[in-house]
Amino acid sequence: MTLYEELVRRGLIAQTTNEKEISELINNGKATFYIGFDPTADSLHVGHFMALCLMKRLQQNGNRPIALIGGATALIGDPSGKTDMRKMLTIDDINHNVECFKKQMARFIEFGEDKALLVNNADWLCGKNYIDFLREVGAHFSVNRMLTAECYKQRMEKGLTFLEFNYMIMQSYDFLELFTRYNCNLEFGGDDQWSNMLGGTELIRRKLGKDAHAMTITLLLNSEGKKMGKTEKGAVWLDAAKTTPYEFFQYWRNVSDADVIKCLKMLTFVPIEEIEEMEKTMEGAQFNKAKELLAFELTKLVHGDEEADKALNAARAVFAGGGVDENMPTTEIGADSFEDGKIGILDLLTICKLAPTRGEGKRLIQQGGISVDDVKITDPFAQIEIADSVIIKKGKKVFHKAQRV
RNA sequence: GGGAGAUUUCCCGAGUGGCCAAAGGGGGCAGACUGUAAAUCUGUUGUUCUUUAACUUCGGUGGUUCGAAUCCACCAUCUCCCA
Repeated sequence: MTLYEELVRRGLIAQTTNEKEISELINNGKATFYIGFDPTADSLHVGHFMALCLMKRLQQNGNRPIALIGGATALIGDPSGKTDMRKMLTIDDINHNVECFKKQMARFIEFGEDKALLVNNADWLCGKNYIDFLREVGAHFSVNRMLTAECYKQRMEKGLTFLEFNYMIMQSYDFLELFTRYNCNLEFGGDDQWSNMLGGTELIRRKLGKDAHAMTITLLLNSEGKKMGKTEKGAVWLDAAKTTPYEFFQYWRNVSDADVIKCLKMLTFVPIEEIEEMEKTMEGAQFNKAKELLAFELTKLVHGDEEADKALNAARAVFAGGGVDENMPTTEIGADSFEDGKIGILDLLTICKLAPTRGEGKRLIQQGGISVDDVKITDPFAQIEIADSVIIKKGKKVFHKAQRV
């Protein structure tokens, strides 16, 4: 099985400019390819993770990856796939994010002389002179055509600023720059990037008369058609400080049946044959095994073996066993919160952030959603005595330890 | 540059002087059923309070009024039409 075939079987490929050329290049380790990442937050998320995995797969096959951090493009903001205008980020924020991205990426991809490259488009875009840029690059773009691009169409209704409108041109210029600097002949990206990427290949053809190719990665959507990797609280981050390994594990442990196989294929390095075998025989409670595998594999890739083991054990202890485990999320409570060695249940819930307000906490209790050390709390004014620590359970899935210090 | 309209609670969206913490839907949370799944059903969804109730909220700032999400003035942002 060639690399390209594997990518297809895993369902990773959405669109390509030229399937034959691209498969030829990557199968033979001839590609120098790039993927762009705009540093719009201080941590990478699941979408980036897929891209990084793809880089890894290609790197293993002898291809040379370039990770492009969009220090300049983040100043503009990509309108693709967004229905509303983004908040403009300050330069300081972006520089901070760039540093965070660099650190995280280094964990997945090997950077170095003959290995992968890490570049920042601020290096060539920020110094550009406006007039020169327009004459050099802008002349090759037709506004009429740009406006028909899918990514702008949606925004034509809600409004699109000139600032954002330029994003496509800048991304196209990046590709041209990397093509000339590093002979980078392939660009990958999320499927929502398709029109921006085509802009690049066309620019290269017009300026240099040479062929470059683009390929998009299938967006990871759940069975309801929504982007995966998002929760009510926001994105599922790869940074352990923003999304703990346990939370990360639980996110994947809780995906719906319809999505497990897809996630295993697209996100993990579990051999595709194995996954396809599972798919055939999967039914009923077996889904839980597959979900556990998915959660474990991903946690391992992102946070390492040790954290993955911990998360797995914590989850097993909590859900299968009595619900005691040292690795579950813990809040330390100072002595000054106690009165006669006791603390009101509502205070306890808010301190542990299990309820944002006292009213919410009261509702949880009234609806029977809270238990402490396996005893269901029915009185919102109950005083809880904590000798050393207690396990609070909120709903069916949220376990939290309150530790007295 | 000229004209028309919009801005409501997490989101969509109703509300045009008191009966408005504000309909309805979505989403969230909890309960039942289950497999830490989905679907379904039930409850709940501004803050504080045991309750009565009080407080904050309808783009911003002022004003009119006993009383304003609702009326007026100015400002901001967005959409549409004409140039």
